[in-house]
Amino acid sequence: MTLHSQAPVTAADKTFILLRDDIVEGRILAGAKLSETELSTKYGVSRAVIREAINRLESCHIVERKANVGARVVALTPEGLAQLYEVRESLEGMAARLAAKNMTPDEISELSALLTRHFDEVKGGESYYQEAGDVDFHYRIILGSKNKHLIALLFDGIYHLVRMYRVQLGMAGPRVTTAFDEHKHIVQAISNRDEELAEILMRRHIMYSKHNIETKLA
Amino acid sequence: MTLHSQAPVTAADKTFILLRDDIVEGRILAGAKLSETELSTKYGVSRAVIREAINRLESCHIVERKANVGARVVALTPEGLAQLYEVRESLEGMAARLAAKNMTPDEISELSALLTRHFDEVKGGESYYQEAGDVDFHYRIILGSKNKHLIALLFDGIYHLVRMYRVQLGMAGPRVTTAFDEHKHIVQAISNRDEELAEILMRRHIMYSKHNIETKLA
DNA sequence: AAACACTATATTGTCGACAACATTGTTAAC
DNA sequence: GTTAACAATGTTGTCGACAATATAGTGTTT
Repeated sequence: MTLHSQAPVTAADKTFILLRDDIVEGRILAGAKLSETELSTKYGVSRAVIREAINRLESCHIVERKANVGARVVALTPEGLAQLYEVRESLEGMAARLAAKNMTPDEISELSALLTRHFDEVKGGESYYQEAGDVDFHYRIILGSKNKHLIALLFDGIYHLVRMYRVQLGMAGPRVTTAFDEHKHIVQAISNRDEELAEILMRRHIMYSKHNIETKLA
Repeated sequence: MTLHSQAPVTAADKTFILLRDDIVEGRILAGAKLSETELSTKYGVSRAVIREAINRLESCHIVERKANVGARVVALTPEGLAQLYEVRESLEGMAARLAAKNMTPDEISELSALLTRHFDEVKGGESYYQEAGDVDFHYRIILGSKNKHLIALLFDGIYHLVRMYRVQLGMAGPRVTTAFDEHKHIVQAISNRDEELAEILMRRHIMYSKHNIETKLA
């Protein structure tokens, strides 16, 4: 799903991705301590490689490190989730605005096609691809912003954290029924080059999704 | 000015800050290659420490690294500046909104006092503290958002890049005259707990500042 | 003269060992 | 019994050396 990233070439790259996925998918629990020597044997690499992987996880805000003490996986709290979605709302709102400004006609029609395809799949009862479809939709818009910083912040940082919350709080992916209409309206706004509306609709879309998660964990 | 950060305890911390400041303040030029061995002798630490410092700079988007090739300081381009300010507008707009929601009355009155103090200083002709005052103002609002992610993204990432552009493009700090009124209105909105207006005004404030810089480098 | 292959060099990536620090458990003093 | 100092242990931080990779230069071939 992270097709955008460079193929991992170095051992630190691979270990970083392995470790990140183990944390995001819940195989290493939130709040757990990350012992360098332990991970070193587990992944079969030297401590230097583990240290580099942990450093990168720290800049993703997936782990927290204290000097001379060690690193822990971040704790998942309702406040943390709320704050995460506040940032997401802000950044993806801007992404939608910029997408309305910067996406090429081809990209927009592809986005539109993607939407109808997902619609058919869900109508056909294939609920399995719901989350992948949703993520795909958001990815295209973020890429469509053509803003390097925005893309990096969302792909490398926010989205892994969002998924971590989804997995570990037992969410079954995004809302099925209502989200499609919201997606449709967003694409429409982008297609009309209405930056203002695209941003507003995307922000609402994310706020709804936030409320949906919050009620589930309350 | 970065009073918020933890005091650097480890050698990697200190080297990271030294190296970052050398880059941001232009003592190491944009686009320059960062040789690990060279920096190792320059700062009197081992290559492992340098590598960790460079890794952190990479996650700040201050340097770019290619596997098996090395790290370079990012290039400063008009597009990069524009994209940086788009992200800043988005994040600080949200920060102002959240500050209107979350700042305590004490914090708001302190912010207000700060503003009048800066006003007196500038009326008195002390232009030296202009930038520091501006940065101080924005810092308080960002902190007032009480959002951990927002604070981290802006303080550890965006702001150093913004300063890097300011320094290396020869900006004399932010606009003097007009910015005060904008600051005043923002504080007023926050004081009224008007989240919507606080965000709009902050976003405009940053857009103006962006235009100001863009015209200077055109 | 241009293009390709190969070698030499320099840089980065990885490793294991040592040093520095924090934590835990024990002992002694009050 | 409680607290404080201290020793023992395990962890992280740092270092120098080696391995792997990219780059530049040289020579060869067409």
